[in-house]
Amino acid sequence: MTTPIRSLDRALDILCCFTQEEHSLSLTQISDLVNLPKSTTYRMLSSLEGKRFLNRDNLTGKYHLGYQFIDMANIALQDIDIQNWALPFLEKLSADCGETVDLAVLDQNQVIYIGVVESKQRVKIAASVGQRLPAFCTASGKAFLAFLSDSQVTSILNKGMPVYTPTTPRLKEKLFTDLRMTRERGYAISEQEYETDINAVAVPILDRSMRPILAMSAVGPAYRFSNERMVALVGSIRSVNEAIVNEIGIPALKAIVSKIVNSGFSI
Amino acid sequence: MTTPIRSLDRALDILCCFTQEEHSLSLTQISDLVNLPKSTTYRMLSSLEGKRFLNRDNLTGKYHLGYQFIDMANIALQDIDIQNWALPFLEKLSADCGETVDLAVLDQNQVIYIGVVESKQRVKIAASVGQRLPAFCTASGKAFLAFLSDSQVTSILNKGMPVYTPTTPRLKEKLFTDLRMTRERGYAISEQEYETDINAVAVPILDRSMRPILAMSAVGPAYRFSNERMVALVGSIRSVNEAIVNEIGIPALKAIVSKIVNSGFSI
DNA sequence: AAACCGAGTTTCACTGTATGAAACTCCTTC
DNA sequence: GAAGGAGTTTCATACAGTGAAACTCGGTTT
Repeated sequence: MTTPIRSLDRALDILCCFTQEEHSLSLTQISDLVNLPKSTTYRMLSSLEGKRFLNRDNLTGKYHLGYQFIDMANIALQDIDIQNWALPFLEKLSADCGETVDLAVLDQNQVIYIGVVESKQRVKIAASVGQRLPAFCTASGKAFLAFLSDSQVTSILNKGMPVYTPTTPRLKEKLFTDLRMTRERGYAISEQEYETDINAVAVPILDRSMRPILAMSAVGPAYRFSNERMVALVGSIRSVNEAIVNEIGIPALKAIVSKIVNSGFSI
Repeated sequence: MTTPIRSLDRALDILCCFTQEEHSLSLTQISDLVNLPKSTTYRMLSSLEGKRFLNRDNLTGKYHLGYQFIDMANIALQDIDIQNWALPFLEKLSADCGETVDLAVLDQNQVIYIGVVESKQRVKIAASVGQRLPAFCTASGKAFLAFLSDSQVTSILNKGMPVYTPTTPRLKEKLFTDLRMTRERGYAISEQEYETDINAVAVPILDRSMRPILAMSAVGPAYRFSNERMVALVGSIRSVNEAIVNEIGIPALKAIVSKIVNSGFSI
């Protein structure tokens, strides 16, 4: 590994001091946060300001993140490859658990699969990107619903609850109980609710106020997906979800999701 | 002035290499663009990548702007002060031309004044932030309409064209001619079209595809606002508009405008 | 009004770090 | 298998980045 450039690293640390809560910081605050002498910090701030990465409020003298970031974010968002951005994570998960895995967003009363990696096993579930499935009877869908308000769920359920299999949820009562449990334990399970002989587990990615953004799931043949097995898979899914949040970040994920939904995603 | 930090400046230059057209760049491309040896460039790229400001496509090896920018842009956007961000520019303009000046966005068939600085003169026009005026008979409004499609303009005009003064435009024909001229010369003029004895000139801020984002205008008593005077003011307005675009940038301006409009701006 | 304080800014001598030429390693292509 | 091109590592050197300290400028306290 190449030796990092100290001054640059320090400057980037300065930028990372700014958060949702701490929009605006003074020289002194920053130099305390990064543990650098004020003179050094000052020079870095000036450089950053000179290139529009920071700007300074003339009145308060405090620094703010500059407009440059909005320009750059636009470019960054524009070249995110909707089809493939999640693949590395899905592949990791599929390798970890050896099953078909997919990542979904919620659009109205349906989930849309925005990324899929199929299992390497002989008996596997075929799934394809762009597929839309009803939310109320799929693991991914229920992972979303469990973190919506009751009124939002109700309005989604009112769009219809077709019966696909003997175990498709039919009573709203029961479904609400399921969703409550799902919220408590943090993962959703569908046992042949949409297709016979197919089970699935899903874990949502939530923002800080517990709103669901994405749902990651593993799907497989019922005989391989016992309840215990599915519970065991939750751990793998969770850790991949964490990796996604760490590498990409909640704001970026939200931006990607809204880009996908607005593009009327379908392959 | 403090001496800038060379390595940091260079690294920021690297970031600025990425544009709408050139999303993804290889080491060699970047080192050519910034005129630095590959080893230096390489180390900087690694540092930037390490802090999520860049990421590298494993397949192609090319660099992209990182998700970090989306996080930061969120923060930056959140702490833009809707009320005051434009004040320095408005003050500059007001000082330059000695008149009441304002900045407006278009919302449906109305313009909303999002920033105002009143003239220091005895006879001046009172104007206030948050005020909504009809688009079809104000300088700011016409500055917008002139750069919309005919069908968009028509649908706005269909919302009504009340007659406020003897010179309020009444015939769509005539108004369209006015708008065509406005587009050609790049500024809009209203001579007592909304209030008697009050004239105004407005110059829009356009994006690259000539869509109007904001309109900056100077308003004053008709006796001081002869046609020649208004034409002369266009220069001052233009140069302040340029300053806005340079300092803030088109993408950021768009983001600010949509933030304002979505917030149902009203003081 | 003098003394004090805290925040920001500038100075300057020192040294450790960023630098870039060159060497090296994989690739792909001819 | 030689040639070329892209990325990566090495290393000696110079000078760029550093930070202690001095300075400036408001505001506040004595």
